Amino acid sequence: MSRAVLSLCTVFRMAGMGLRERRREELLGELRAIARRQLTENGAAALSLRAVAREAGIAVSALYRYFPDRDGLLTDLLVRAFDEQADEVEAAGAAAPDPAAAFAAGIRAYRRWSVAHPVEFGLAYGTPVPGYRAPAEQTVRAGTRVGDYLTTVLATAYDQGLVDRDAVERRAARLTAPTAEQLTVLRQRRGYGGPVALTALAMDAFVTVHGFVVMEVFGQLRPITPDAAAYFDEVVDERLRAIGFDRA
Amino acid sequence: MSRAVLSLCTVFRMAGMGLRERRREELLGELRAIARRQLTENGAAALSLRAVAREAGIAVSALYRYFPDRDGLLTDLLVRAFDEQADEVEAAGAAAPDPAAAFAAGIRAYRRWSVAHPVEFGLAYGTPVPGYRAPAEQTVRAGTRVGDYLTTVLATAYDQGLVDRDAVERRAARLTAPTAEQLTVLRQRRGYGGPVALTALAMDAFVTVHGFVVMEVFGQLRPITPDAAAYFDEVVDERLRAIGFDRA
DNA sequence: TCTAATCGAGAACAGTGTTCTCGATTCGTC
DNA sequence: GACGAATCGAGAACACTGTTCTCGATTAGA
Repeated sequence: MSRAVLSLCTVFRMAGMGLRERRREELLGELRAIARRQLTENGAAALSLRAVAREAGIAVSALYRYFPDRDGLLTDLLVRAFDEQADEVEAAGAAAPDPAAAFAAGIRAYRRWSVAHPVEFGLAYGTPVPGYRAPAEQTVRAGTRVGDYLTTVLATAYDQGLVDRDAVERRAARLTAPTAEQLTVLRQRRGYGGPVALTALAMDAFVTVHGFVVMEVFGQLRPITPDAAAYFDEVVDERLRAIGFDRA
Repeated sequence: MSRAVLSLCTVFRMAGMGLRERRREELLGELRAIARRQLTENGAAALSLRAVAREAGIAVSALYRYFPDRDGLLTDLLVRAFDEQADEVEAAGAAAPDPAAAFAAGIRAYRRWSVAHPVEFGLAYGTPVPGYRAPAEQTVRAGTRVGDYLTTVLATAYDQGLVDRDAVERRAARLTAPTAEQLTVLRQRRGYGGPVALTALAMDAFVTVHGFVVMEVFGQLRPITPDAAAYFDEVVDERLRAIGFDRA
């Protein structure tokens, strides 16, 4: 019978609670921990409510007091995974000396977390889990944090003169009308700074990086390159060079 | 009670068969068609042996005479999807006037098929279906056809002087030792022609394209660009330019 | 202290994949 | 052409799943 380790923040929050609410919070944390362990060990499809209840030592029906249904549990794990990944990306960026280095560090952290947590990554970015449709209102916020961060940090790098103006010019020349329109909408909705072509450069980089990571995590890269780390560095370097970052 | 349409090839093959074998082939085709329709309509997880049997008007247990188990059925559908996609890629390439155009056409066909068949694409390239592990010996052959084709066609384009020598030089300069080693192994095992850096360029292009398509099919591109087609053309054009194809 | 809300347990239902047995049908051979 | 052997489909059964319902026990707030 293992108890879930409670974070300090949780402990403080639980101070002003009644007995019932405290117990609820505690069990909820334990259930999340059990579910996540089963998720990482057996995959998303093998995540069974009955198995979670069995391991927690409670009845299956009691689980429905904490999660609406199986999809609700998956969604809960999904948004927490999203947030954990975004946390690491932002932390890596914050530790970098300047915005340009933060962009590169964020990208590398993105891959690091993904390969370290393949099942969570698959749940977040993989095939829409068969028979499971992630509710947008729950996931969109967490899911766009990484994109927001990378785009924003690139904009401040641009403002500080760290981005090659010629590279932005070249990208602007290749920008087609429909894409420019759509990117403009996205920019003013999210409040991205810098020229449109800069946003396009950020998207280019993210698409390449994400595509690479997807292939690596899902095993499609293995026939090509058993050790994808070195290849990843080449791809990233080329992308950074395209933006005008000499070294990173 | 709808009968599956039999291809001409199948009809000819069935000429020299006994009654039993002919019936088997016919029912097998019908089962595959039913399963595939259910797969595309409801997703991979919702593919139910009992539902297939019900629609085919046979008992569930009878299904086990045609497929070893549920995973076996999924694998069967998977390799057929792989092959169908590779067929379209190769057909598009064969219709192009020269190898350089064939490379571009193959890439575009790759996206076209994927977007048109999102569920099959997800089954082939998405999250290793939860609780389902595709047996390598069954899928590797079909899964590498596209990569083989693109790499080969790029090599013949190189031989015909259609590839910019400077681009290959630049890629060679960025090639790190471990990646070069792994690519060399891959090249001699698959019999790819041209210099190593050329293979790297082919991989770069495929990784970018595949990553893009994954994001588009799985919906991650929607917040960025509702209409991904135009953006795809920009990404592809930039990749082709990197290889030294002016237009395609 | 008493009422109302919350909670966990257990049974039940419909659905799934898989295995087994058992007649019926077809195949290859004497 | 008949006969033993292989193959086939049907049906029942088992273990498992998600989900819902009811029913006492426990806690919260007036």
